[in-house]
Amino acid sequence: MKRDKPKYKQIVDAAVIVIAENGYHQAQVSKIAKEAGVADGTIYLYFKNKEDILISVFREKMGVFVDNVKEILKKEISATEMLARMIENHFSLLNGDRHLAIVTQLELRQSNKELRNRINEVLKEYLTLLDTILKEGIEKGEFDKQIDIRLARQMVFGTIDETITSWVMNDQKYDLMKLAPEVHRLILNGMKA
Amino acid sequence: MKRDKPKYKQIVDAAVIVIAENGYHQAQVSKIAKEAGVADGTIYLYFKNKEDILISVFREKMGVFVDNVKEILKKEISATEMLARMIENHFSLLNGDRHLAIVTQLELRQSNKELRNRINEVLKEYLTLLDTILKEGIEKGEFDKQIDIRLARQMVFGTIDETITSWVMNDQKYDLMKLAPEVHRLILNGMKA
Amino acid sequence: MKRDKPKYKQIVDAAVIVIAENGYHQAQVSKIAKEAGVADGTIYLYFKNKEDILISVFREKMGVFVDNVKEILKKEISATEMLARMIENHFSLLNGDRHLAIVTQLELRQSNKELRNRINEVLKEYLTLLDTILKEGIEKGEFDKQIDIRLARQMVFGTIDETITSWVMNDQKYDLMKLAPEVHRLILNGMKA
Amino acid sequence: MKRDKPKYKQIVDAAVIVIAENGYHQAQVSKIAKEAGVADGTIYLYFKNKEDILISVFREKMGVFVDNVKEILKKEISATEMLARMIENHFSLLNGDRHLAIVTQLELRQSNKELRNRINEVLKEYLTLLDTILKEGIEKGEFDKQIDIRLARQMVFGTIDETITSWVMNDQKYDLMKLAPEVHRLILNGMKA
DNA sequence: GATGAATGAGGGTTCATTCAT
DNA sequence: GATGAATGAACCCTCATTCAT
Repeated sequence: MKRDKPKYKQIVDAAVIVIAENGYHQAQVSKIAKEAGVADGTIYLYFKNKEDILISVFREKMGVFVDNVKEILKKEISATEMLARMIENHFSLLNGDRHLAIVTQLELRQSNKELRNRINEVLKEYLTLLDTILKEGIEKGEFDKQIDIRLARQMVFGTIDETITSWVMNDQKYDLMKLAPEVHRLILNGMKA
Repeated sequence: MKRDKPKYKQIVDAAVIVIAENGYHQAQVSKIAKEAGVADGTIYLYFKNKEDILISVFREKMGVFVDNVKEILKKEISATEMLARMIENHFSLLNGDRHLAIVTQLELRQSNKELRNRINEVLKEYLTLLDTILKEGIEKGEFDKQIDIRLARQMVFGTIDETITSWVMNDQKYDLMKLAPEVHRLILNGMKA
Repeated sequence: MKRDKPKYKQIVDAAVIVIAENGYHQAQVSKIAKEAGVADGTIYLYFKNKEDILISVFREKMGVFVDNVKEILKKEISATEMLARMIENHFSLLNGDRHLAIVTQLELRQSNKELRNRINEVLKEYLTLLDTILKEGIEKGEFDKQIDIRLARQMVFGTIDETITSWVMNDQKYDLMKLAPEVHRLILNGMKA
Repeated sequence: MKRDKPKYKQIVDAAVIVIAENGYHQAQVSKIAKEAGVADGTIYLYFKNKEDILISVFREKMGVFVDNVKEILKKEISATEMLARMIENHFSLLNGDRHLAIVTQLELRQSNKELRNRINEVLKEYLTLLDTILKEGIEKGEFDKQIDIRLARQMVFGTIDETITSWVMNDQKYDLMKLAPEVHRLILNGMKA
């Protein structure tokens, strides 16, 4: 499996750095190859084309978000608490990787519709886990039975996303983690029973 | 004033159509000119360069959003009610212009950092009006005094934006207007005193 | 006759200024029109096309050189003296019009082969007058009978031209007129009997 | 070193041919690439941009002129003789390459001021060698001590240049080499002690 | 005669991808 | 598997010229 080979990860990590430092439109394949310490042609032994690199970046990195939320879901805690942990996890992973934050919040959004559709497929798994939390909260009576799951999901993700993007656009000047409790409170107020 | 000339509006409207139908990266100046029924060179009598067209699209169209919200602010109604009208207005304007919805929610976000910064400047005026509503709601005791205005703004705008983007990405299959009351309720719950 | 109308001269003079100040490749018709205080379209009432303006510039201005040399030829002086006066006249006319010097020595030489051929036709009249002086000098025994008229002409014009171009490229820092006697002496030594 | 690779020379030689046959303003990069038998993009592996090709043409070709004159300077001959050999060399190199003669005498002079400045820098080395000959001639008493080196240089180069340009503009109809002795004699007369 | 808005052809350059070594 | 030189398609913008008013 190519994904397990060291050069695969080298190239994915190089892509994150190059995109973050140069911007999406200045992230040429040759720059990524150079950053990864391989020849241009080598990229094509591991990836079908440039788009494939970008999707892989998102899939590899988003995988950590998904794995962490799966761990959270296994815990014996309330949905409210799960939501708090999910927000913290989301904020924490991006707070700890400046390059990745720039790439996911700003640069990858400049990709074309097709690439963004592929990215959304990856995102879907994450949002499905969010739905699981929301449904559990409703079932357990923590959240209002009346709420539309889809809208609630959009509020949760929209609020998280907008908050992080705003932080990135302000050059990550403040500590993102400090905002987590208030974001959680705002969201919870919107849904609680 | 160039902006008042008919060809200016022709070109802006043509740009919206071309971008919506072909995607940001396939919206060549020559396509816009053809759609507008003018020669390529004519574009440059009204716009400095391609980027200027795109900013103008956003500014012209966003101007309607801003003007409408300014009207809403003049009315003698509660902040809660203003928020409802603002959401309805936002949903309504995009619900009624499929092309514009695609352009603002998907295509213009693919532009480079510089253009998006310019777009954000235009957006700032709209968000400032939203802040005005939020502050009034807090003063009048409708919204919780504890809330952080910046986070509340991000929740309101993030939720609206995420809801519309989701609608656009689902090919505008359902009626966006029907979601307005529930979105309003969710947001309000998050903030009410 | 169009050439006698005031706008004709206005446009020719404007062309000299615009070319000198902006360079040949930045001397757009619209700039010349603006400098001349007429509309773009008006240019085409007096000139067939842009090339026609440039040829006219050269013809009108070179006309003064030719007229002056004709006057010199009428005088009852030696060929040696005529040569001195011709050099002085040439230096004097360009020393006194910085814009014209830039245009003739630098900018008009960037024109394409066809235009330069047309310019050379105009120049030919001037060179023919030079030949007349040289022939007279040979006949009168002032210049060496052995010299090849064509080569002598090339030496005289080449030396004058190179000297002036060098002066222009040094930003006309020194007084061109002071070089005339030495240039005359050098040239004369090359030809004298 | 790129300059030693065969494609570098292929492209430079192709540029000389294309410029000579089509004129400076019709020498598109794609034409040069086609003449050189490479793809358009390959040009940019060896040259920064179009201007870089043109400067390289001048530098590569002028280099031969300079190298030859350096050889002449090493010989144990009088300055008068050096001057003769220098003129012969200059005439010979252009007499033997019709395309190059057209390019240096007519086409490259149509370039913009910046490019011509770059070209003049290359030319400066050649003119400095000429100065060396002139100074030596003065020291050894062959040339007049009174002459202004700068003016003398301008006479020598101006006469050579004007002679060759005239030959090129007459479609290289006659044998340029036959003019060398007379040009040498004319110039020498202008300077001899 | 004078205007100036409109026209539209034309070219340097980038960069994802290939393939001979 | 790895290399990197070579490829060639694609596009924004300028500006000389026209012509309806």
